[in-house]
This record gives sequence, structure tokens and C-alpha cells, in this order.
Amino acid sequence: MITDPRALRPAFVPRDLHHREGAIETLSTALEPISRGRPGDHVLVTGPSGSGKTTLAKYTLGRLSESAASARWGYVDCWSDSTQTGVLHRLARDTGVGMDLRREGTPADRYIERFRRCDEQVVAVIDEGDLLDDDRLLQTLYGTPGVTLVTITINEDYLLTDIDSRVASRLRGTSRLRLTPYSHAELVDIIASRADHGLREDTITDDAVAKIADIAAGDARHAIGLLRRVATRATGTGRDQIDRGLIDTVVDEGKPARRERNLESLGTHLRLLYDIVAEGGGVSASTLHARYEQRAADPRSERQCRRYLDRLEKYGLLTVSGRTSDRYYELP
DNA sequence: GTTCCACAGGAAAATATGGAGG
DNA sequence: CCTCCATATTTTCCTGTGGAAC
Repeated sequence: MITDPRALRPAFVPRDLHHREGAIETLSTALEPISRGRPGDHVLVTGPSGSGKTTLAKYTLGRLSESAASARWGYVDCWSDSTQTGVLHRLARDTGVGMDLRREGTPADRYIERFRRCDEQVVAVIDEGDLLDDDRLLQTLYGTPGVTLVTITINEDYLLTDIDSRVASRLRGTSRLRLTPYSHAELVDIIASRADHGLREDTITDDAVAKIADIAAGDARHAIGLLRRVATRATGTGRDQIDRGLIDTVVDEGKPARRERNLESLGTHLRLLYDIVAEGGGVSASTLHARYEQRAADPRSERQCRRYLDRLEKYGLLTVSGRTSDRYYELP
């Protein structure tokens, strides 16, 4: 049934990007000076998950490097590389500016120096920028000549408050590009297009496409992931047709599995804290810390726990309410 | 209104990590 | 195997804030 598995992956960048023409235009305009060897405007791209931020950036940069052969660009997903060195190393490799630099033991300055000296314009795409554990890196990059930043975040306010006030004077200009969730009709179109590319003809009913779009609620990543799982499932069970019923089955099975997988990658302490919160459905700060101390084999300090909890919140694994004594942690 | 408490989160100092070079 | 280097992680110390008790 599946003819091209790549087309069913959320990370796939299609040859033509539909329904984002305005955004492509805006981003291209901001980066336009680069094709003339001058720095572009920094851009902050925001929008809810699955609204096409990453795809938009990759697509536009791909087009840019076709027209401006000398431009170099790098892409980092802060979910996988969130430390200063991690980000710089990946950027240096992607752009070919620092292939020879080791990941460990290279001072951040040396990377910056390379970018500064590079004759060509460099575009750095920082995806999931709000997961970055140290925002000084962004400030440094903002201030590095020859580097144009395209920062992608879900949360609109996050970077603006911090960065704007502190390095406002050094910023030439930061354009903002705000993506809204896909409409139902757009999502239907996107799913159908992926199905066209990735599946044999006539294997999915219009009805089923609409249902996937409904479930995904504007989130294209979710929609495409679901399409892939459904298609895989259909293949596995020997069906040649995807209908609404099959989608129900897959959705029911998929839910717990997905969260589990996210949790797998958590370290001992993060995991323990998460478990404690999950057990009671929610806890206050004091009980959380008390239980943690009691159950951890090698407990970290309270301060460190707060840092862990910050991270869990950033990852979207738990939510925090209340500022001080009414602080309360619970599952989203 | 003042004081006390619980907690958040910043800064700096201390410690752990992991590759390179002796 | 040991030490150095640069970074990453954790601890220690500290300030600030909101709410409750006084």
C-alpha cells in the first residue's frame, strides 16, 4: 500500500508548500539581502505545533540557497541539541564553517569567530528555540555580523521579553512571522497530497481523510503521523483500504504508547519527579520535594529539582500553576 | 502594617565529564 | 594511566515575592 514512506514522515519537505504562500513571501523578503551578500533581517517564527514552522523554514531556505549559491545555512532542533556547544557544533557542521572543530572542548568563542570571519552570509535556523537552556547563545548569535537568525518557537512571548530588552540596541530588526493552525480544509488538502505521494491510488476514502483532519485539529504533524500509522497498520493487517474504523483503532492504541516513548528518554531524576506528579494527579511543591527526597537513591538538591521541573514544563510533560506558596504541579 | 514562611529563580563556586595529549 | 582543557551539571548562597499569621 505504501509506495513512498518518506512522504508520510512529518519531517518531509514537499517540493511545493501549499497554504503558506504569504509566510514564504514574508520570510523570503526578510532573507532577500542575503542573495546580494548582505545580512538579512532576523526573523522570529511562531505558531502552534504542527502549523508548519519547520517546514516553512526549510523550504524557504532551500529555495534561497538555490538562488544564492554562496549562502550557507544550518538547522538545529533544540529538542535534540539544547546546549550551547550542541547548537554551535551542529550549525558549524551544517554550514561547513567548522567541520574540523571537535564537539567537546571547543570554546564557544571559536565557533563565533568562524562565523564572523566567514566571507559568506550564514543563516542559522534555531528550531524549538524556547527549549534552549541558555539564551545567552541567541544573544551572541544575534550580535554576530554575517549571521542571520531564523528562530522558531511555539510560544510567542518567550523570546521577545528576554531578548528584546537586553540586546535591543544591537538588533537591526527582528521581523515576526506568526503562523496560525491550518484550517480543516487546508489540512484535508495536505493529507490528501501526502497520500497521493506516499500511498497507492485510491487506498484512502475522502471520509477517512476528513476524519484524520478532524482529529489533528489544525496540527499537520499530528495528521501526517496519524496517516502513516494508519497506513502501516493497514499494510500489516492485509487491508487495501483505509476507512474511518481503522483510524479509530489506531488512535486508541497510539495514545499511551506515544507518551511512554517520550518518558523513556528522561533521566532518573526527571523520571522520578514526573512519576511522583503523575501518581497523585498533581502535588504541591512541598509534598513533591518531600517525596522526592524520600524515594531518590541519590537525591539532588532542591534547587536542582526546580531546574528539572522547569525542564519538564518546557517539554510539556507537566504544567505548573501558582507562583509561590500555592505552587502546584500536575499533568497537562 | 510587620513578620514569618515557602518557594522561585539568579549568580557564582564547586564538581563531574570526556576527549586530547603526554 | 594521568593531567589538562573546556564544558556541563550540581551545589551553595542569596534575593525577591506572595500569602498567612501576628
